[in-house]
Amino acid sequence: MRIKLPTMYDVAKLAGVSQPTVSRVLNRNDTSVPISDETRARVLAAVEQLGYRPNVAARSLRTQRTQTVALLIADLSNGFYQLLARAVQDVARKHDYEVLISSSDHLYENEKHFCEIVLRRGMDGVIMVPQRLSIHEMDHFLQQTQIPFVVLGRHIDHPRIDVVYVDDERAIYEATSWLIQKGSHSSIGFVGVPASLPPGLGRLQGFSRAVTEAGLTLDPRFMLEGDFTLEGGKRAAQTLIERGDFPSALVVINDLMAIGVILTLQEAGIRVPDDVAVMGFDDIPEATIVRPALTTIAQDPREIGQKLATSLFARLESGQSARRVLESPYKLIIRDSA
Amino acid sequence: MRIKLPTMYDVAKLAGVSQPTVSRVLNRNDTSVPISDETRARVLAAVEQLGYRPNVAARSLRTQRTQTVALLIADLSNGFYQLLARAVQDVARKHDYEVLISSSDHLYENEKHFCEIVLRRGMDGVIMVPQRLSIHEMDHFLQQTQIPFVVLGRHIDHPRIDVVYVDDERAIYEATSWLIQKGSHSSIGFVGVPASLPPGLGRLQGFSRAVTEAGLTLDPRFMLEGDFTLEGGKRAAQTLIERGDFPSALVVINDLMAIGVILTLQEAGIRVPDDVAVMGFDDIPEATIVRPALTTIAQDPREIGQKLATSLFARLESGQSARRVLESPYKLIIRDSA
DNA sequence: GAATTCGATGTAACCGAATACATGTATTCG
DNA sequence: CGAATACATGTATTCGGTTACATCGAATTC
Repeated sequence: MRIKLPTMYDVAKLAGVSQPTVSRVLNRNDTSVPISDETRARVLAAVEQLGYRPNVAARSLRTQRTQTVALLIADLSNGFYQLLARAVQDVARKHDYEVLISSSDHLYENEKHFCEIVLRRGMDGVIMVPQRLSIHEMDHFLQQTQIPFVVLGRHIDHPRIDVVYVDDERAIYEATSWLIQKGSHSSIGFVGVPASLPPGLGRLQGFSRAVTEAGLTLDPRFMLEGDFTLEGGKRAAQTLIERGDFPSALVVINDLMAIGVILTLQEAGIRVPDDVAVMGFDDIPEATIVRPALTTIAQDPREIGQKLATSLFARLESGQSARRVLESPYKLIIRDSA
Repeated sequence: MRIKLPTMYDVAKLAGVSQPTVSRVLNRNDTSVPISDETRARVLAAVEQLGYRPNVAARSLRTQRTQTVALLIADLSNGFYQLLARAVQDVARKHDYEVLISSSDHLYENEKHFCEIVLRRGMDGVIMVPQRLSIHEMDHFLQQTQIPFVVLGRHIDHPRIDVVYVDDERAIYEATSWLIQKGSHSSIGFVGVPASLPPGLGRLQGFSRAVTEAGLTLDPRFMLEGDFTLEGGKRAAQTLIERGDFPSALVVINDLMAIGVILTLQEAGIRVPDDVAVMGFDDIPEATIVRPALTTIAQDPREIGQKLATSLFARLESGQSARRVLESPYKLIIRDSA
């Protein structure tokens, strides 16, 4: 099917040398094997003339490395992960690696498939945002390979896994406390996700700690659950509207849902923030597009992606061995929705 | 570095057969080579026991196929391309292919790098949204390989290139005509991109045709240029604001810039659509988030992605040979900004 | 001047699968 | 009953590189 691309053998023939000599010229970094300037020139000329390109599959087979790392994010349509992915790609590019990006869409099956791909394709390293894989399953995965493994967002305690995390619990605690104090709200609601999903539990805990410390109580009527998406936020707001009963403020677990909440509340004639204040989490680009602009907790996806990738390549290239656990900062961004 | 994964040879040894027999059991579901049920069972048991996984590099080297297609889009942070990418991935998944996604960010250098990767990694097929590559360069690329090549968005006339396109010229023409007629605007501005970038010229032509046919003239003061991004839209609006002179309507070449325009105009106290009506193109998710919601021309990225991928796999698997040129529909979505 | 070293290159083995071809046994047919 | 034919499997080769090792003339050492 494919036109046969020129191989090293073709180059060698044209340059009048043996095939390994071509290999040596092209991977010149190893000074241990000297090559005469004249040969080098002839080889390079032949490479140029034929438009030779190395065959990555062949090289990978021999060297057992693919110059590729795999990145699994939770949702490619979420601006947060896009920026993170791009940061990872930028770092990888500097190291001459490609990145295979996968989106799990929060589905177990996709995370499993991802692991499968990593093994079959011999990825050299993994960065992932695990959602449904248990620590046990990740351990099982790690037993089949020795590649570096970096993870975002959970306090995972495994000697082989490097972690970058944001302290959500504290972030939401502080933001909620600020919100309560500022607005002297009497009742605050929460739109979360099932506690089994990584950020779900920590953020819920931060929220409830702030609420109870302020002497308020968690009102079950205002504890809602969604699925991270805009639609999920809309549905959550819809149930409030149907009940006709509102808290004076809502802390939403991520921006996309927070925006959905705002849009739906407004459609029902409820004013934000006057009737209901809304706070998000992530600071995605859309947060500055909604009106009122979204008050939220900013994470820095570029910084996170960079930390993740840098950890990975530290192991990959400098043979780092000490386990790393890095915290990435957050910051309360006060806009107009709360 | 990596723990040696079990190979076919290991499986063979455990099952007491030869390596090719394992290969036959695993991928020769075609009946041409018969295998006894007993052997098959023993092999499968061994595969299971060892957790054997095929080595993709080795297979690729031998078969000259990688079960991977490459997708180059213009901008991963644009919701339109995200949806398109996902549609492509879905189709690919059904055919048991992986997708290597790359974002050119409209840069020539990234498009070149993409082509390089395609050749080195032996991708089986390519889908791309070319921005800066000339038809001549694409032809040169195609001479080095025989893989199927599908492109979005330009009327490219090359026997080896399948095309999916949206008739932007007509779309903008109709939308602009509708706008003029409805709002009885006296002056209409345009925020485009440099004409050298694919959608730039066609959309500009559609716009100017509508304007002149309506008996209006193109006012150079209101012909602006951006770079597809939110920031680009903001800058365009900013120059208008600095001049203090506004058209009564603006046709913007894509939604992201249109949203930037709206936000910046509003900040300067200009009302949309009352003072200036704004119309976009794409119908990205954010179009329903801005207020006023964006009136725009919808393209269907899922449909486009599906058409692209389907064309590709038609060639890849069914050995299709006739060149395909497919049109994908557009639709005027009337919301509140115009 | 013989021995040793070094510089430059060739030879051969290997990575893990796929596949053309060879082999040997059981089955069928004339 | 011998030859042809399935059937089931093994042997050898190949894909395109990398790398350990061998070679061999020239330079250096003693």
